[in-house]
Amino acid sequence: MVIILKKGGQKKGKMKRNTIQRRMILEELKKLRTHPSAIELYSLVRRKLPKISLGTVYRNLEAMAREGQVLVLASGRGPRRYDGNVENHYHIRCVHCSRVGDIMSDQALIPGLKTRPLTDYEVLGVHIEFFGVCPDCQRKKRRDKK
Amino acid sequence: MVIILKKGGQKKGKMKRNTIQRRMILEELKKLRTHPSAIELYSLVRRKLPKISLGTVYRNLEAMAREGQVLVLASGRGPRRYDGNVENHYHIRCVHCSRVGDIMSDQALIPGLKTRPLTDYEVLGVHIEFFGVCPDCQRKKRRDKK
DNA sequence: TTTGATGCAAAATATTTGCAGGATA
DNA sequence: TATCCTGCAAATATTTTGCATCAAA
Repeated sequence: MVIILKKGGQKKGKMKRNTIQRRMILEELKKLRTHPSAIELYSLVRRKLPKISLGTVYRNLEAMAREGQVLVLASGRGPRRYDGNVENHYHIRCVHCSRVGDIMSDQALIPGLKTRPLTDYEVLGVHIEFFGVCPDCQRKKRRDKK
Repeated sequence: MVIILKKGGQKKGKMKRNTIQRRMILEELKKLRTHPSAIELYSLVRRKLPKISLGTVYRNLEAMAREGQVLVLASGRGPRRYDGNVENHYHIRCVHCSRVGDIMSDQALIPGLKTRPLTDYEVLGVHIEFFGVCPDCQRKKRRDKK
C-alpha cells in the first residue's frame, strides 16, 4: 500500500516527453499483478512495440519510479521487480523464494499513517512490505523437518 | 521499522553453523547506519578477516535476510543495500539519488500494525519504507527550476 | 526546430556458483 | 567425524551508458 502524502507537481525545469514507449511500459505493467522484472516486462512490451530496447525499459522504469508512478520491490535474489499498482495494497515477500504477493488494503490496518514522520526529506509516500513464508515454502519446510 | 510478528524458530532439518565470518559480517553491519552494499561491507569486514571472500559475504547476507536478522533495501539504482538494525526505525529513500536515511521510530505512528494482515503467508515482520526527496536533491531541484 | 528519448550494443556492475579444502558441532 | 561453510575465481546475470538518430512538443 502506498499512501501518497504529497503529489509531485510537474517539473518546470525539464520538459518530460510522453513517448509511446513509456506509455506502453506503464500500461503493460499496470495490467499485471506479477511484479515483473525489467526483462519480463520487456518481452511483454515487445509484442506491442517489437523495436523497443531493454535500455529504454530500464530508463523508463527508473524515471517512473522517481516520479512515484511505479514501485521498485526489493526482492532478496535475482533482478529488481516492479509494480505499477502504487495504491491500495501491501506487499508480502517470501524470505525463502523471494516471491512477492499482494495483500489487499485494509483501511483499519494502519490508521495512524497520515501522521507525518519527522525528517528533513520531502515525503512523497510510503511503501509497506511484509515478509514471511509463502505457502509453498511452508510445505517445503514441513517436508524438510521430517 | 520492523515489527517482528512471529519469531522464526531454529531450524530442525539442517544445522546452522555459527561461523566467525557470519558473526563478523553481522557485527560490522550492526555498527553502521549507512546501509552498505555487499561490497562495502566486504571491505570493512576484511580489516578483521583479511581472507574473507565476497561470495561469503553475499551468501551470509542472503541467509541472514531469510532469517530476518538483516533487511534488504530496495534502492532505485546500484547494488542492493543491507541494514542490520531490523527494529525501531523506518527508512526513507530519496527518489532522485537513492540515498536511504533512517527515521526514528515513533510509537504513535502506526498503532494499528499489530493487526494481522489477511494472507496465507506465514508473516514474520513488516518493513516500512517512505520515499521522498532528500535535502540535497531538494536544493538541486530548486536550482534547476531557475 | 529544438532537444529529450530511443535503439543498439558494448561496457560496467553485481550476483551467483562449482569445487576442493577447512572448520564447526 | 560428518557436513556445512569458506575461499577462489569463473560464469552469469543485471544494469548502465555513449552515440547517432528519431520524434514529441
